[in-house]
Amino acid sequence: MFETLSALAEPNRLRIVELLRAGPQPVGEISERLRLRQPQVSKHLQLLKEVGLVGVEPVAQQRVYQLRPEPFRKLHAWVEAYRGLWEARFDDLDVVIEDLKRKEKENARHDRRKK
Amino acid sequence: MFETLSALAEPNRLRIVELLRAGPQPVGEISERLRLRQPQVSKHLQLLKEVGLVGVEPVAQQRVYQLRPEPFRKLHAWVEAYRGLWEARFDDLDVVIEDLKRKEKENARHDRRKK
DNA sequence: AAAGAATATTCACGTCAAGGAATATTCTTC
DNA sequence: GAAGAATATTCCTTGACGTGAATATTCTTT
Repeated sequence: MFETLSALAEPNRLRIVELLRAGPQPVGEISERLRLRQPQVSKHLQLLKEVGLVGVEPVAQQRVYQLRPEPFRKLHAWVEAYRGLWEARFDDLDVVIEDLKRKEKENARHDRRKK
Repeated sequence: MFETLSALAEPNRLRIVELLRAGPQPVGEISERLRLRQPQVSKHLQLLKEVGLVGVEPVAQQRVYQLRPEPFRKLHAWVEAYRGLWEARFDDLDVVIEDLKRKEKENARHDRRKK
């Protein structure tokens, strides 16, 4: 989950992933379309592969890379956990603040007693 | 979108965000629960704030931080764009490979003619 | 097996960002 | 207004990472 995020947290890698959304592509094509030098593309793809974001399939001398679904499923699930944030529920802040102020006053009372 | 990703692509920052899912918290509490030194927590929160992932509300000397919905909505939307990956559709790879091989053969034919 | 195409790997270098320690700010209370 | 609590900021050092250039691998074709 965290590995997925940091893999995506790099401009060119993100571009590659977004390009691959259009379909599987060999390294050369990615390199051309994104105007990146081949070695860097290979490196990024290597990283993406290690994290499971992409898979490879050799075709002659080329290697066709494609997105793999798992990481995206997990990412989706992770974000879903925050659904409560933008649905229904108002800002909790006011409530919490009131709570904090209440506790504060209580402590104040206690302190006074102690003394 | 990319800023959001790179903000989350840091272990402690991710932990902070996940902790804040439980509700708004002042810096000190975050610092305690995650066993991180206060200055680093402040720094991370600063970053998260700049990217819009969190908001602050001062309460006396404390600053209560809370998650903001926007970035999560966008993240969700982004991932949704990859929905096709894990739904319906089989691996495209075979198709693409067949395609590549076909083109290859065509080129081979052309080459032969040219020569 | 030699040549060429497509891709991978290595090495050196520069940058950027996280952590630690010390200090500055802000706000409350007495 | 001085002291203390909660948080922010600065400065420094170090490690990780992306890039570029050169080279190595892999695979096909003749």
